[in-house]
Formats: sequence, structure tokens, C-alpha cells
Amino acid sequence: MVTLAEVARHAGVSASTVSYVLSGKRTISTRTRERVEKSIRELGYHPNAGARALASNKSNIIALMMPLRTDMYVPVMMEIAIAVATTARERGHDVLLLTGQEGPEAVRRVVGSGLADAMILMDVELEDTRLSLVRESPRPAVLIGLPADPSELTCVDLDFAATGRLCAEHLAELGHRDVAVVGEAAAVYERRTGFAERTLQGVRERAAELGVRVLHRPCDGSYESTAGTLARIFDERPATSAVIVQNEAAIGPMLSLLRQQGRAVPEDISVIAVCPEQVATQQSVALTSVAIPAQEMGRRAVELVMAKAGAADGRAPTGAGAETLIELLPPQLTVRASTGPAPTPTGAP
Amino acid sequence: MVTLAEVARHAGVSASTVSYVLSGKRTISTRTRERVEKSIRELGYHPNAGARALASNKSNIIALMMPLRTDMYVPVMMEIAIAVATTARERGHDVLLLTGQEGPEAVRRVVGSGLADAMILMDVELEDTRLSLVRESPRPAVLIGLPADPSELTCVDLDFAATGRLCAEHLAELGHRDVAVVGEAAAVYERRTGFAERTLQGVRERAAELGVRVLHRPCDGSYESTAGTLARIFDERPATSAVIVQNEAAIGPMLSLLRQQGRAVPEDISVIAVCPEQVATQQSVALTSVAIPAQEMGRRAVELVMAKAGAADGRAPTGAGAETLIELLPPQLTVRASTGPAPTPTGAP
DNA sequence: AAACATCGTTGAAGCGCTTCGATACATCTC
DNA sequence: GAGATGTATCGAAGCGCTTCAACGATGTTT
Repeated sequence: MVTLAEVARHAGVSASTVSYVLSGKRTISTRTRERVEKSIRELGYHPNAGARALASNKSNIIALMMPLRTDMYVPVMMEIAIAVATTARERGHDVLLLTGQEGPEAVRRVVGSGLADAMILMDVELEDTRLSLVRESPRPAVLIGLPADPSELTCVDLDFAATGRLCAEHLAELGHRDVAVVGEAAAVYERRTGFAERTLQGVRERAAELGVRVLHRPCDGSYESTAGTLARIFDERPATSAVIVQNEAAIGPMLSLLRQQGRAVPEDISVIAVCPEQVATQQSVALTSVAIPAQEMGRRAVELVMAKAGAADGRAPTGAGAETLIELLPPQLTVRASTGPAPTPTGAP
Repeated sequence: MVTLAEVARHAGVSASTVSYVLSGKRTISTRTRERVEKSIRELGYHPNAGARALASNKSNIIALMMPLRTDMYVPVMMEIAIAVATTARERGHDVLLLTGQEGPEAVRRVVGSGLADAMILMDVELEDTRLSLVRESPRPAVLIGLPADPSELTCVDLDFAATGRLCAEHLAELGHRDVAVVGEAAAVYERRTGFAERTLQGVRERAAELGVRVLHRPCDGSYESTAGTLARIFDERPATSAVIVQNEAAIGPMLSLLRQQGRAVPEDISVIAVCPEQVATQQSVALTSVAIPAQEMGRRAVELVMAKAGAADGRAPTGAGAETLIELLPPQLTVRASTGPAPTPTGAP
């Protein structure tokens, strides 16, 4: 492996000069800089990551903790992870992938060893065991998701409450008076992952204001479960004329079941999905949906965590990053072919 | 941050002793070891990753390159990634996540900087631009997937050719004589990703031996595309009595479409899927399937790459790891409810 | 009892980089 | 033209760890 010293010798300068050319932390004459850069290219020099981390006390690595639960919709997670990795690279950082296996200890290990400069936590629960460690940690962290108590934390998330409200509003405007919510798996609510509850609350709140009745049923996304959920909904509220689907996995089965039962979308029943754009457009009927901006979430998480890291070793003396910061991305509802006016009740004009 | 030296002072020994306690590379008396371990615990010591990497010339990090193409079925990728991360952690390593954005250069950068000790490459194309860099690299690498020329490389993959043969065989045994393959998106074949072609070839080969006709049509997995593919298949070969689905995304739409068309599974038409177990069991009909052993692939990749790393700095002097090694996991077909005997031709007894 | 291993421990030399003065020279300023 | 100011470069001190050679203290062999 080529070292800094070899580059310096090759270029006829001192090691520190090469270092300053690399970091730009001191002015270097154009002549010298070009000579050094040439040597770097010719020798195929790559700075040694370990040595750098040791000397500068920063690794240029961001840890991404992704406790992969089997009941979470994977593609969204993946999209976030990719966005995080890509954005991080654009800013000269790499991403270390941590799974849930190791438990909260992973936070301590990674921070303690200086392996990562910062952390991004995904799939945050309302009462997450990682939070106390994050609060105590000297390294900046950003959560993707919103815990029950976000004090002293930085969080990025879709504004799920607003998402719920938006859905309710759209359906109310179309004249629907009985709306069902096909939610996430029961386990998701039990674990008290925030987003599912917040969406539901948003729907209920706005629906109440607009005089719309809401029926919520969990659903794990399998065909069978979706069939059961749907049956229970129509059983309990035969007048249901619109469905809000929060569980991406249930979308396909649901559309299939509705067709099977002879309920036309959107003539007999309107459907709104909360899902990535791609999922919404790939169905048999293009779905009216609120997009889950996975990329945006990943990107913002990196930007925020790097801003915190910058503030930490920048001018702001101490306690920087200890403030609470919650960034909720505004939901965007796109009307497509799956929602329409509520059918006039049988027997009415 | 607590350092080795502080632990040493606290325990009343020299720094090297603490180091040897940690690494176990020299015998340390039980008394001393316990005292050191106690100090480590009391002070909450975590070895500094950068310093370690610098001094020992190994980072304990494995790079995972995952060029995420939008036409690949994401959940499988994700499952592999998680398995890699988990297995790596079990063996004291961390995983660095690299996306495709950076291009083949990423290989050079990561290897050159000593950031990672080893590499695992996913989503390998038949003529992959990363291969030459990998061959030249002094660090061990393992591919998940099989390129056209695997010489000097270590590869892990499902034996897709055998998978195809297995499918053909099962259907032939049930008496099917006209079989369709709903394949991956056309782009997947154009890019010449190996697995899709190998599966198809396996199907064709065995089908030919058993006197079964095969019709292959690509499909991008959207509802519309699946509908088109299916229509073309029945149009061209009305006698088709079995379908092999290689594209996971097409499974849901396909079952839905068949039902709509009044084709019962498996009475009128048999379906075999090549997909993860979970996907196979969550459909409206439990699918006969060949499992994609994502976890196993991730795990084996880590084991192989670490074995190579061990051999590299172990006794084997030079060139260790330059041998070609291809590990194809044997496919496993599980018969469920979606395959049955071929229907007797109309008009026959 | 002398010679020789063996065991457990230590001191010191780096690993390759960053960064803080210090230095040398050129340019201004009054 | 003496001092102040600025610009470009260098030397050297570390960052926290691993590892090698060496050492004293035991135990073993003759």
C-alpha cells in the first residue's frame, strides 16, 4: 500500500504538505498542489482509513441501525437505507449496517469504539430501548420515526397524523360517510410503533370533524388475513364505501378480493393507500395514495445528522445537538383512479 | 474516551498485557486476566477501532456492495443483507453498505483505504465491471451470483439451473405437457444477470428430455404487465396447463388474474413459484415453490469470505484465494396446494 | 547444582495520518 | 529601511493500539 510519506517523497514535499493538499485546511500554492495531486494519481494513493480515524478522531462513517422486524414492509426500509447510503457517500461518508440482533448494546459499542461518527436509527418504537443510550451518547444521532418522548432527540418522519387527516378529508369531500381503515398487523400496534397509531388518530380526528364514521381493523397483509379483515369490515358496517389501506402488503390481496366480490373500484368502493408511489401505480387500478417519501426521509436523516456533527466540532461550544428537533415531512395525496364519489345509497334518487 | 493505557494503569499492569488479554494471543495468568477484565468493565472500555485498524492492519469490516436496481425483487436482497450483517457480527465483524452509485471505483477505494478487510458483491451480472478489480484486489471477495467467467473467483448462489430442472420435472411427473415460464423483466435478461437465464435453461433442458413444451415470456411484475404476459401465453399456447413464475412481484397479480379468468388453481392450471418461503405461503393458494435461500446465501458468503481472509494471513503463503470456488446451493422444491395433475384434454374420457 | 526450558509480563517501536507551532521568505506600511 | 503582516512550507509530536524482543521468575533435566 502506498503511504502519505511515499507520495510526499515522490512529489518532493513534506508529508504535512500532502496532508494539507488533501484536506484543504491550509493554503497551498497552485504549483505545489498540482505536483502533489499528480503524484497521488501516479502512485494510486488512497489514504489509510484507520490512520485517519486515529489521528483525526473521526471515521467518516455513519452507523445505520435497522432492526428488521418481519412484520415491517421491507421495500420502504430498503429504499431508506439506499438513500442513506447514497447521500452519505455524496458527502464523503460511508454507512455501517447494524441489525437488531445485537440489541441496544450496538449503540454503545459503535459509539464507544469510535467506529462511527454518528448514528441513524430506523424503525423506532414509541418506547425504544435505544433512546436512553442515544441521549447519553456524545455522538450525534437522528431517528427515522417518532418515539413517545422525543425530548433531546432529532427525528425525521412522515407526518402520519396529517396523512391520516388528508385521507379522511379527501374521502369526506367525495361524500363518503363510512370509512374503513385496513391497518398494519396487530403486532405493530402492540409494539407501539408510532406511525400506525398516528395515522389512525389523524383519520379519526378529521373524520370526526367532518361527520365521517371510521372503522379500523388490523391486517397482517397475507391474502387470508386480508380476506378476514375485509369480511369483518363489511359485516360490521355494510355501508362502508371507502377503505384506507395502511399496510402495503394488503393492497394486492385487497384489490383482488374486492373484484372477486363484485365490488368495483371506485364505483362501489373507493380505495386510498399509504404506500410508495411505485406500489400505487403498479396495481390493477392506479391507486389514489399518500406517498411514503422513503428517499426523502433517508436523505434528510443524513443531512440532519451531519449538520449536528458539524455543529458539534464547530463553533457551538457544548450541548449542541441536545435540543429537540422534529422534522415531519408533509404528506402529499395524489388522486388517481381508485377514489370517486360515494355511491348514492340504494333506493335514494 | 477510556484508553488501553488507562485500563492498564487501573489494573496495575502494562498496556501490552491488556492488549494480550483482549486478543488472547499470549498466555496470561488467570489472576491477571481477571483483574484486567474487571478494570475493563468498571471503566467501560471499548477499544478504539481506528487505532486497532492502524496497528493491526485489519479493520474487522466487510464491505457489502449492493447495486440496487429497481427491477430486482427487493425483499430477497434485503434478506441477504440482513443475513450478511448478522453472520458477520457473530464473527466479530461489521458490515459496510455500498450502493451502486459509486460504480466499480468503490471497490478500489474501499480496498485501497483499508476500510474493509473483505468484500461481498451482490447482484452480479454475467459481465460485471467489478470483476477485474476484484481479481486484482489483494483482499478476499465473494460474489453472490455467478458471472459468465468465474475463474479465480469465489461465488455463492442458488443452483438456478437445477431449480429450473426441478420445476420441469415436477410438472412433467404430474402429466403436464405445455408449460409456460413467467420470467423476470426484459431488462434483467438484457443486462444478462445470470440467474434468470440459468433457470430458464434448466427448465428447457429437463423439459426437452421429458417431452414437455416450454414457452417463456418476460414480465416486469406490474399488474398490467402480468395480464399482458398471461394473455400472450394463452393466446399462443391455449393448452398451457402449468406456469412457472420466476418473478416474485408477478405472483400476486397472476393468481388474481387466473381467478378472474375462471381458471382454477390447481385444477385447471398448476403454478410453481421460485420465491422465498414466506411469499409462497402468503398467497390465496399456498404455492408449490422452490425456495430462494436468501439467509443461507448471506451466511455462506460471510463464511467463505472469512475463510479466505483467514487463509490469506494464515499459513498459506501467497496466491491463496486465487482459486476458483463455486458453491451452488441445492434447490428444494416444496409441494403445496398450487400444483396438481394436468387436466385431461377436453373431449377425452 | 549447573544448564536449560517455559511462563507471564514488560518496554519500546512503530502503524499512517493530522495538526500545531515554527520558519523562511515576500510584501506592505509609515 | 525597520517593523508589521501575510503566505507557503516543514518538523515533530502525538492519536491508541499491536507486537516483537527481552527479561525475571519458576520449574525441569541431567
